Amino acid sequence: MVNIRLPDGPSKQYPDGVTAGVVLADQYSGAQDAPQPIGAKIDGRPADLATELHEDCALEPILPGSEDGLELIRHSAAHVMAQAVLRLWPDAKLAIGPATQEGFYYDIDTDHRLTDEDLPRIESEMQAIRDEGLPFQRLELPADEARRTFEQDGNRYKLELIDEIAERQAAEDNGPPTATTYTNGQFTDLCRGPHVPTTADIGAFRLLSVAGAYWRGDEQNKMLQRIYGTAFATEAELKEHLRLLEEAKTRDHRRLGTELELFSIDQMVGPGLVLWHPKGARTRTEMETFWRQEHYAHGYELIYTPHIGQLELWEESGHIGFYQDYMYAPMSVDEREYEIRPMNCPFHIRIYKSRPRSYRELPIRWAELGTVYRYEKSGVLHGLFRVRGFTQDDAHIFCRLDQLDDEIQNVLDFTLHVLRTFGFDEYQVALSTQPEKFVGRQSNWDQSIAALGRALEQSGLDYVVQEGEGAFYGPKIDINIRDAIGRVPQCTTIQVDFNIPERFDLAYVGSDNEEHRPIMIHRALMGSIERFFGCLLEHYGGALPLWLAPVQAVILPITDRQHDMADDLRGRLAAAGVRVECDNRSEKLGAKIREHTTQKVPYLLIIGDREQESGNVSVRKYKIGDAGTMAVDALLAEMRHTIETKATELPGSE
RNA sequence: GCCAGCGUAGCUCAAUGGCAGAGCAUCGGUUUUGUAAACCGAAGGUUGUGAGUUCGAGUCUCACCGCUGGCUCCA
Repeated sequence: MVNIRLPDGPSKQYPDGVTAGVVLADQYSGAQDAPQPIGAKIDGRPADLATELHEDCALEPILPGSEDGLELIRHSAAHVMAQAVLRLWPDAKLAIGPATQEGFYYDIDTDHRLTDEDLPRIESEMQAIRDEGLPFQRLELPADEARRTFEQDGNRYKLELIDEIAERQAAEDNGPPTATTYTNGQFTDLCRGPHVPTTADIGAFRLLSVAGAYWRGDEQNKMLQRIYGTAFATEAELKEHLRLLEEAKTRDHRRLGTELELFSIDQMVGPGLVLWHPKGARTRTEMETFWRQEHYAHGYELIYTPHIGQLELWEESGHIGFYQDYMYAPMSVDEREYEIRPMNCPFHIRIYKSRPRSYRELPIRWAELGTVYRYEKSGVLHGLFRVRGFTQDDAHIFCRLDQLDDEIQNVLDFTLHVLRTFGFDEYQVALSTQPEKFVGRQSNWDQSIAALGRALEQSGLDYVVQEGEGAFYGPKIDINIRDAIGRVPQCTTIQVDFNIPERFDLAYVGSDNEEHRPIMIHRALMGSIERFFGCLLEHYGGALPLWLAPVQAVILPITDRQHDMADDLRGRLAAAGVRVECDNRSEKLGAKIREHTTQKVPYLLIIGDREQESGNVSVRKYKIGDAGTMAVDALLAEMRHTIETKATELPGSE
């Protein structure tokens, strides 16, 4: 007999070898319409319902709607998809097919070129397999026996995996290596599991796209064909997910960039090079003005440095050794080689070295909105998120070791202040520590990592430690922002650097009259202005906060009789610093409203005969709609307050 | 870079290998309009670029350019 503990009750005794499914069925048989478990957690570890229980344990059901349930469903759907592909193209070789956060995929090696048109065929084959209700049968077998199974198929990928599993097991214990397979019907796959009970339990699924993917993600390896899909417990959840995917498209910054005339990327100019149109440039200017003001307020000095410089700068910094593939080819002028800058640091360092530095000057904080150019591979370019010319909101801090703690703390606080002002409140933070290959003294590393950790602790942020993921020249903190549609683009980076001060032989004279080496911190708060702007657009779906909106208000006169009043009003608002336009066209009010609403203008100010009489304006706010009439003074006060406080919502939003 | 798909007017999209079209935007006129699209007309193109097949190519073939999705959340 075994003692089974269930989540909502005392332990109960069952015969040795009872399956998890039987226990759960026994325990939860009451409600007819309750969702049936599709898996079980044994002592917290997901397992098949068919798992036999031979020892005392805690047991809980995995229900279809839960996170664990979704993973089971998706992983199982991946198997069924693979099975369907094999039915259609028997020569196909399967590689790996895991569940992901959003769905699942399977990597397949086949001579047949998969296209989108194949997806419906595969889907209907999957439906057939689902209707057959084939049980997923687990089998644990010695590794060499598993090898024989897949050798017959000529599947070198599975063989590679089996060998790897065997190696791992050999490293862990002394027992003979084993592997597990799952079989449903004619189809057997190497898999750790667990799975849903039968193919009938894979829920509602949809195949989404085909893509290429290197075996094991290594571009030295063969490129396989990957099919992406997703699955949910119910049809309704699947539909909702597909609807959200559609909605995400309407917030895509590339689409908004065109629709709102913010920026473009022009073939003739070159891939990955951004043209900022007047409206986009307006918003960018606001962002940069804020950035400059805050830097002066936080003890930084701003500097300007050139876009090109002699190649030897990057030879001395060591960048060329590591980043040559990402640098544009040098140009030759007057028999000297010049390089368009891929980073700003060498210039800042040359300013530091322009004269001897005293310990009294430190910390030195220099910031620059420096546009840099990096040759990114053509396939990775993506709107504003991945470009070849971008502007870093870069700064370099030169300090003494004893100042490191304060400096890092200040940078982190400053970062959060900036990110929160732009409306980003959720972050993913990582501290990356010393890698195997590194430069600099061990004591410096230890103290820096400790300083970064302390700063994070004090800020109260949740963070993960990525052991050994730091750069060779120093540890770092990365902050990714989570935007309104759940994307987490890379943003802030705070890096300690022991290498550059060494390479450029930086020094300051200490109170002991001796020369000492300063420590350098590189940091970018927004990361790249281009990418950050793209994030802002997607976060707000194009409806930027008032202080950032390129056009803050449009005046809509109803007839020609109001044109003079409109002009006066425009003058008053503009004099108060509001970005305002008049729409004097001979269009109906409805048409004007529609157009400017589509352009996501925050305030529409309507004036007709009634307003002319009273001297008030009728206000319509984006997302809020008709907000009634207001006196001009009150309107102006409201707008100025909203702008000055950099509020992310308009007054009157709930 | 690699795999797959796509490239037609400023935008969104049509067009069996047989005269390159529509809606919106633009321009001209009419209309003086009250909270998400007034009406009439005009203009707009070497179908990404270049070669090839064909009597004939937006459509078929090849090359190049660009864009889109992806390129280990581990059996």
